[in-house]
Amino acid sequence: MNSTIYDIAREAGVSIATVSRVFNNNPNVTEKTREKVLAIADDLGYHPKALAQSLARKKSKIITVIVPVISNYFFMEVLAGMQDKIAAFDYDLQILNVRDSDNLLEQTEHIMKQGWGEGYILISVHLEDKEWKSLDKYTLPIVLIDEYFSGFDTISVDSVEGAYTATNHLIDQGCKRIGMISANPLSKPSMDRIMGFKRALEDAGHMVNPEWIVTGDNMTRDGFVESNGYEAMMKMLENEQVPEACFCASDIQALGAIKAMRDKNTRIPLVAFDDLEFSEYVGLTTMRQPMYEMGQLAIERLINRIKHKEEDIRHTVFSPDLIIRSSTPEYSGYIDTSE
Amino acid sequence: MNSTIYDIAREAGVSIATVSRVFNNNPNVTEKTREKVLAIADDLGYHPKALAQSLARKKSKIITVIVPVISNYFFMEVLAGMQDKIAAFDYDLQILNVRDSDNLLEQTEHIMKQGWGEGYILISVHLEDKEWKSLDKYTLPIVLIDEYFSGFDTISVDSVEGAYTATNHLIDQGCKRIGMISANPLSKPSMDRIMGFKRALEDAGHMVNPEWIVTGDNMTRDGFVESNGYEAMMKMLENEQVPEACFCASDIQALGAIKAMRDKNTRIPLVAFDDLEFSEYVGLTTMRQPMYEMGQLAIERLINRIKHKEEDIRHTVFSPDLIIRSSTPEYSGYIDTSE
DNA sequence: CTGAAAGCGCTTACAG
DNA sequence: CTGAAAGCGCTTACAG
Repeated sequence: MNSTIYDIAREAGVSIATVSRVFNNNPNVTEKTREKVLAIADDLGYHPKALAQSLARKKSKIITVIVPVISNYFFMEVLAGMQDKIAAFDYDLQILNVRDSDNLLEQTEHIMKQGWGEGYILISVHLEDKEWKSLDKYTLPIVLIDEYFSGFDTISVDSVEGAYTATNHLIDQGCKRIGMISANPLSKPSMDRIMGFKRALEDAGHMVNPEWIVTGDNMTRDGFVESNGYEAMMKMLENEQVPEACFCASDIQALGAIKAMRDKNTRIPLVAFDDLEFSEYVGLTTMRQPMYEMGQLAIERLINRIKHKEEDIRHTVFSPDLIIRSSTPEYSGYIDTSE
Repeated sequence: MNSTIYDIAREAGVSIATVSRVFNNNPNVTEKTREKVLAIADDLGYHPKALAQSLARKKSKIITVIVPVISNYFFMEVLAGMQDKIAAFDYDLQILNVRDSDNLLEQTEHIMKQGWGEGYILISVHLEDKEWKSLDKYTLPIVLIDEYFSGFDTISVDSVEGAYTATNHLIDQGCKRIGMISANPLSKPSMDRIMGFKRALEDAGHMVNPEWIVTGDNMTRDGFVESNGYEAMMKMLENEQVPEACFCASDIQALGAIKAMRDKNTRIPLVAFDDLEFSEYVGLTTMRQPMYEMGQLAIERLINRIKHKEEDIRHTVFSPDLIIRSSTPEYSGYIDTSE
């Protein structure tokens, strides 16, 4: 396994160029020598090292995916889509992490400078416009998922619209006093969802009670965790006047919120956001984000851009779909998960 | 960004060796020249390419993780542990996929031959002993998670014991007629869990009714999916004689099973296996696998082996812990998720 | 069809 | 402290 192209060439009595041709399926090799080379290579357990090939070819056949933390259901679904899609191409996926901290840009640049990938997909990496701009100088193919910057290809979901639709669904049921469980209010998805939520209430002429927009204390993963939803719902239920219904910024928080209601021995209609794999099984009404499809599209678009650098930049915004299940009254009357 | 070490050297009026030294923090450089080089490099947006460095150094500072499919909660938790752990070292994680098919060995070898990583972690890649042996010839540092082979470091959980404990918990509640929802009966974890299940029943002198060991039709991911659990529980409930309680091979299937019970308007005590992040929130009694810790340990062990190739091989087997929640009668009397 | 040679972008003894 | 040179393991025109 530690043999090189030289070892094979020597053993086979040919030049390294010929060995290289054999492994690159270059037709300009006699069947005879090809077989000989292959036999010897097999004997010595030889296989060209991707590292050396990449350097010589000046391309690595690698696509680098940058994610803040992998342990997030959203990323997982997106990654699944990417993996299934990339199987059709001659590329491998390299997944690298950045920590969600203040030097996000630095970490991202560090990865890009290393130059492993021919192209980069950034999932939920939230930077400011001028920071994005600074990445522009690397002139690398980049696709952003769950973010927007005019200079790169971009794939996202309209959170404002989704929140609007979700809230409207509650309003349609006749609810007026509607609360919201948000995540970190400074995070982009949270901001957008709060905006859509407020807009829907305003358009319907209902009051927006700031005390009913709550989040939990656990801000891990920007608050997109079960316990945050639990804490938030607990707070909400401790209000003097409890909302009639609730829009929740994510499915994962909704799980916690449901538990909180159960613990408090009460339940109000709930609409969440994401449609994770398990949501169907807990009967959660939610706004479906086409995560898997987004992952697939990202691969397609990136590989396309690697091949045609000059093509026009494209921005795709998906509209989330309302998936009605039993956590919303119209359907079965109440939350599934209860005791 | 497309500048090389030569460009910097020329601009700075030094040799490439000096530039290299600067970027490798070699102390043998005057502060003056160091600054000059750095300034110019910054100007030209230069950074050493990891590819070229790896080739010259003969080490890539990369650890390659091989997983069958990433969209699996078990992998996700394990990966999270690996990522958090690797932050402490000078390595990057490269995650590559293999499809769960008949040529698993081939795919794995293909990846190893490419030689990207200095070491490899294989999660839930199930091969036979002679296949593992054939990987031995690459003399690469390898750590197996969720598998066992005497020739490599290995980290796993005792599924037999876990199933035994889980079943015993049900027996302790006074249940005698106990059913089991298994996944693909040919998969290693399924086999082990069935074995532990049977053994517990036998040791307690209870009958093992083969008709009560069921699985669903959906064999995606070896049946470790919600819908499989749903189908399985549906079948189980359609038996003439319905079991008094059920052991379920995984949390993810338990989610489906719970929905099935709800749809059938019935519920029996349930113990599952895994303890996924959301399980707490659906009140699932389950056998906890220390997935996160397993991921952390794998990184530690692999990096250790990269440094000390000759150390003794170690096999770690974790014992899963019984986590009692409300899906099991002793606690609240019944399953949480119901209507 | 095949080989000699230059090149990919670095690192690292070796000399000085 | 610094440079010239060989080497890492390949690919790819260029000649023949």
